[in-house]
Amino acid sequence: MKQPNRITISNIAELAGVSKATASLVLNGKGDEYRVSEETQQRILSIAEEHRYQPSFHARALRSSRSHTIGLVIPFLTQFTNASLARELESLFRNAGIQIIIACSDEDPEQEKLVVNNLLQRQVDGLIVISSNSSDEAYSKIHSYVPVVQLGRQIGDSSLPLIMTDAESSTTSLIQVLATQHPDEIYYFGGEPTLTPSKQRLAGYKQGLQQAGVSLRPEWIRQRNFFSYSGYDMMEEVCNELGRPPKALFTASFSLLEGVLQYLNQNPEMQQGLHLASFDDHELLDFMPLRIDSIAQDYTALAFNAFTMLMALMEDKAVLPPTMQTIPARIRWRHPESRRLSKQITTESLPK
Amino acid sequence: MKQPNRITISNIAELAGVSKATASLVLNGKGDEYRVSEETQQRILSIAEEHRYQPSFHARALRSSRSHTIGLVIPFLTQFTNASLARELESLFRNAGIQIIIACSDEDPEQEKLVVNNLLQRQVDGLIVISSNSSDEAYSKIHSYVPVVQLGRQIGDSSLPLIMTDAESSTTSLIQVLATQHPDEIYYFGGEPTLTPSKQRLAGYKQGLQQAGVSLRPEWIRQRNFFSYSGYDMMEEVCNELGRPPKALFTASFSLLEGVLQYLNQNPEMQQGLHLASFDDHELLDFMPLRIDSIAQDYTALAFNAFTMLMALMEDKAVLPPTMQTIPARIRWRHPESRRLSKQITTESLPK
DNA sequence: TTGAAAGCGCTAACAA
DNA sequence: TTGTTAGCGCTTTCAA
Repeated sequence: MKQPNRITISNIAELAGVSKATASLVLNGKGDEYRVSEETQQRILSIAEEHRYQPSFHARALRSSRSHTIGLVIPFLTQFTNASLARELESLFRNAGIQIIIACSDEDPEQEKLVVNNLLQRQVDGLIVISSNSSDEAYSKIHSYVPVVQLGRQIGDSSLPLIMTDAESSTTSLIQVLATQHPDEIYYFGGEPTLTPSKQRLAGYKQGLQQAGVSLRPEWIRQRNFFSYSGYDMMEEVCNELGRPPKALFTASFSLLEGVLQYLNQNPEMQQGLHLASFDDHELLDFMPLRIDSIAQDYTALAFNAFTMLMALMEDKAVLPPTMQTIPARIRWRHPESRRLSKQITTESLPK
Repeated sequence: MKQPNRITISNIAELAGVSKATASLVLNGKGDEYRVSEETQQRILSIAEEHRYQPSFHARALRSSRSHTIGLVIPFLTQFTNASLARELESLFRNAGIQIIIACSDEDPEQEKLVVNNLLQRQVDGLIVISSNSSDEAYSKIHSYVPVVQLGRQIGDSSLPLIMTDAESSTTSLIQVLATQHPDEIYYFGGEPTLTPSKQRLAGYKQGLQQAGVSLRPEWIRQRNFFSYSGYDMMEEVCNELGRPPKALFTASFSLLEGVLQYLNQNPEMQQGLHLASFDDHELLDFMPLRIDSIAQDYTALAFNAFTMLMALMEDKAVLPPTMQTIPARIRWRHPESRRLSKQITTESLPK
């Protein structure tokens, strides 16, 4: 099962009656630079064309210790947020002539180690990670020889280059509006408390309450992990405790929201009077009977900045000054009352 | 930006005071076979361990012309169906020690050519394609030296190994139930007519009508492509023609359904009396006010069979007899009336 | 029981 | 203007 009639540079050289070196130069566009005669160049080029010469990727990588490949570490491919980022990145790097290898950690730090190792073994030239780790120890080491960019999540308080959504301010605004409507009860469901997204979204929640003049009750905050079953479980728990649904609920991720929705689907009576809001957005939310306010991340900008950052790092290791970038998010008001209030509040808080 | 202190097999050999050859044998588990002394083996192994020796992937690939990598060609990463397949495959191959490279064609045959070329250049050992092509000419050639498995879609009438959902029979059943309820009007929105999924789903639609004793009106069938905007456009078209929504509508893919939903969201009056059904399923459909009947593909089985098939082909090129496999789909009844009818019909058509 | 040597396909000094 | 040569890291005869 070998590549058949695959033509090598030696073959080309032979056919053209030149040496491998000359052929190599010409085929790499360095013909002029090294002043290979026009005629020879043409001959080589046309032979290569004719035989559909394709340089061996592995030989090249071995020789130059550059694989023109980068690795993307992602929790799950089926989560809409991650898939969107992966999609954008794939296209950006493809157009830049760089192959991207997507590896899934399944949100498991152990497995993340494995897949990263794997990628490193393949000599990826760079790494973009949506990490499930809370320590950047391993990545710091790696970064000393292969640039690493954190995307979407900060690993602990890592100082490695980082691109992420400004979750705090958008969450604050959303919660402020929500709390204004439901000052007496507004729950928060979060994921792994150790991950930065959790921290920021929680911080935003707290600040939103404060801005609305609502004082936090500790039992409003529940945190587990980002799997959707956690959303289900927390919802079940709260509904059981209250004997009714909470008046308002903010889920810190789309996956958690899915779990909550699943619970509501099985217990439709718990939809009564519930005001839902969530971090992360999905088109289908537009069609849901519950008017769920949500926060939409800007995947295009996130991906683009991560791309640009990594490309810069790969080209020369002189790290650019702003090594951390935050991308604003956009709130999508779906609840009519929220929409009204949000306009009002925005107007009020404007200077004039 | 070089891999630092990366240890090579020469280093190991040197440190152990043996030759590269011996080290290689031991490190590849062929020590016993070649009767390398136990003591030497231990020495080599422990040194490798100590220095965290990692064989160079590219050197190995160059030497053995096997990259332990396979390529997956997929239209879009953000389509739930494709992402689900990708996810399953990623995990299967990862556990088998094989790296999978996902390349997106954006549903564009030209781009598909490019990315396939790219993968081939990287000497992938196998290829799984969800193709947007209607001719398998290129793939047939490729298959002669790198095994190719078609997943989800048949390329033209290609005889290359193929794993796909049995779309026809499930669609037939669904349509039969739908047509029984709405014998006077039941529309069909499809994607590229040249792609097999389209053909099969359309065939299922026609047969379902027949089984329900409904005679097809040509204007019920609209086909464009699988992008969601087509769903939007077709819906707009039909609603404008009728001055009201159709009574029943089957969309041949989830993306088309999304387009339809988007239209409905902007024109809520058109939801009135509309009975929607679709090929492909999504969790969120459970929470939609419109009770949308849908057909769920079995991603796990699809992926597993593709995996098994490709692994077999990669191991020895003796192709197994059943080179085409169909995986049954499951209908998810959400509309109460559909559910009732489906039970009734099933019972009736049972032998006793 | 181990080592020497060749070579996978490519690039880049250095010569000519 | 072009060719020679060495070597990236690894595996695999063949010889000792």
